[in-house]
Amino acid sequence: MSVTIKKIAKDLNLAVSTVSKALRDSHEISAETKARVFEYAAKLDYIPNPYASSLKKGRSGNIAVVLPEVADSFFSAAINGIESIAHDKGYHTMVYLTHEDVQREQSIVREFRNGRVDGVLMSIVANDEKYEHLTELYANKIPLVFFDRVCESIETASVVTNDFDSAYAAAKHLIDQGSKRIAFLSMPGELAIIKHRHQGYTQALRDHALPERVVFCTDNEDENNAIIEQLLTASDRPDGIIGSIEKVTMPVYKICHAHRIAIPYDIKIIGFSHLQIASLLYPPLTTVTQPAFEMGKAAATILFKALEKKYNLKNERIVIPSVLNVRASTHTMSIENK
Amino acid sequence: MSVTIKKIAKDLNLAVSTVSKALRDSHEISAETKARVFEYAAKLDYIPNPYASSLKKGRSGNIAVVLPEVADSFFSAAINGIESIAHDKGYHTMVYLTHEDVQREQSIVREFRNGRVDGVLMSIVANDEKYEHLTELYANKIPLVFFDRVCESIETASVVTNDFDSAYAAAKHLIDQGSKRIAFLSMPGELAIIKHRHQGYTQALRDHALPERVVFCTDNEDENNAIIEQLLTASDRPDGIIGSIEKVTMPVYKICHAHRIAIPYDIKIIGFSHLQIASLLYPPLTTVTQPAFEMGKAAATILFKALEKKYNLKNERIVIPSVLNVRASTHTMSIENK
DNA sequence: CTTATTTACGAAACCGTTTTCGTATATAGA
DNA sequence: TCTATATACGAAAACGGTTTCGTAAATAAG
Repeated sequence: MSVTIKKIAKDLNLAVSTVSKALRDSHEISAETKARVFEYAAKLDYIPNPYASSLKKGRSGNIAVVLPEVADSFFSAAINGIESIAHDKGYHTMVYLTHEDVQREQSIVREFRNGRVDGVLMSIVANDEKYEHLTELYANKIPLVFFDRVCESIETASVVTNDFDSAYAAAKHLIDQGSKRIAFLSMPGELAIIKHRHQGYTQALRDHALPERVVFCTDNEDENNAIIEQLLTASDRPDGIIGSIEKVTMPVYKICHAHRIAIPYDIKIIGFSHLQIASLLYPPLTTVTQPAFEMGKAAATILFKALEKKYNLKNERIVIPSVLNVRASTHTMSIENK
Repeated sequence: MSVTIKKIAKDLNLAVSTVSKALRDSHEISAETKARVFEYAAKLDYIPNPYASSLKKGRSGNIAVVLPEVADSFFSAAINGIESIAHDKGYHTMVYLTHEDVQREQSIVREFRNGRVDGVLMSIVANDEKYEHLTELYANKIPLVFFDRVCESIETASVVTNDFDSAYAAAKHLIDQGSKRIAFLSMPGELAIIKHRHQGYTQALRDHALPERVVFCTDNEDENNAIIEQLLTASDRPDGIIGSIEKVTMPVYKICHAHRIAIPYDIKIIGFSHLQIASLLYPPLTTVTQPAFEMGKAAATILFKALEKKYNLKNERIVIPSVLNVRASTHTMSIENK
């Protein structure tokens, strides 16, 4: 069996309460007793039982990170940011993957209501207005911070990037580079992140009196390949494409390569993507890059503020801007060297 | 406050023990009492307190996944595989990042000894023979399964890929494509995974009577850039390169681009990498791909076998083969079209 | 009809900690 | 000198389950 406070108390002829207080450096305990306890605890390599203390204190020391998927490099970087903060704060990080499945998100979140985690960071699944599991969290006083994909009908803190502005900037960039028929690869569902990017795209095209064209992709890779192949091989092929998320941008490259559609001559491409290796693609991909690591860190920081100080989470909203990295996939003929 | 067994017992005029047994579907309880309890518990939306039951039962329902980093796409995919199995088994997944720091790995693992997790999956940090924290785990009866990066001096189950064979195959492939001066980009430390790849490389070159050349990179990106730049701009530049891990392969591309070294004409490149988008690089990168998702799943499966059935973990070793994906970065002149 | 066994439930101990409260001794204040 | 106030510690009650054991009633065995 592992060493407990009880054993230390017995060996040292002290009461368990005395040992407990000594270990927590209580002022009720004399310096010499503390020293004795500390020394002996170190000698026995005492590690407190986390469940006993969680049970008593009503806090677990865990936070949950709920993500749609982790293969995406954005969420990998976010986990990195979150875990680094959590570890500094002495918290443990539990990771849950929803795989874009609302059912699964619900069952995962419902389990949080009885104390397994003290707080929740999440990026929600694209769904249609089923948010009871989230309001229940709130009812149970478990702080919740959204990052990236927020649910706007829940009042809590969130960390997002400037999706509208960066989508506007992306579209504007394509327009400046000479594109006239710019398509936006979207996704179905109520995701705010997609909606904002869509709106930024729309606004830019209207401001420049260009026709809008929105193509909806799906969660299925094969379906997306078919959808995009149809888009790129039709007679009214766009001459500019904005991929709203990483998943829909990669197929564009594949299909352009397969059909010998020259990037950026026949078509210019911008992707919302967090890939560091975008510059190594053929040709290097112009991206709108979200500050994933920073967003994860910021979200975790807010959550811990709420956990430590009964800080009120309502109405807080941190915006960390994305960056437009211009690369060869959107070059015009004239600056096509480099 | 949340609803407890005690409350259910009081409301139903039963003893807490009766309610507890009913909820666990004990044969000691009559069908009608069970029905009453289940119905009422469902109505009140009862969720058991995980800490109370963990404390009593001595099991947490958590597993730990300890990784050097998660930004790497290999480990992202592995987490995916692990979480999917864990979720099916009703376990929760805690993620810890060591950032290639032995100190951090040690402090993380030491905390596991008092029950926070029931089992550990890990890919170890490259270090030099400091494994007390791992043997301590074993002494505390916490099952440990290595995946990918194993510690060979600890006797436990592991899931690896066939590093020697695939490195041999990679070198052989370069030789077949005409490379004569093949360098191996290695990493310092005792990592078995690197050692095996190194050995596979060495064996292949010896079998073909070619000179070996091993270049050691570091964990620092800038240093690696400098090391590789020096390698590629020297007069005795290699005409073939094997990158032992993802981290050292990407700089090669960058530097080749910067110095107008033509891939695959001036130099052919193979990278050990899990990147799905290797085919979109310029030029498409020939890779040795580890089955990360499958390895994660296999490791988790073994761990749960140990957790559920007191299964003995010694001496088990699952090898899931890597795949050599030949792409343009190693083509010869003659087949350079495509 | 008596005894053994099963069925269905309750009482209480227990897991390892934290926390409240009580108390003996020592010190300070009047 | 007699009462307040610290000081340092112990006893015991939690926290919310699980599990062992005991027992009354019902059933089966002889």
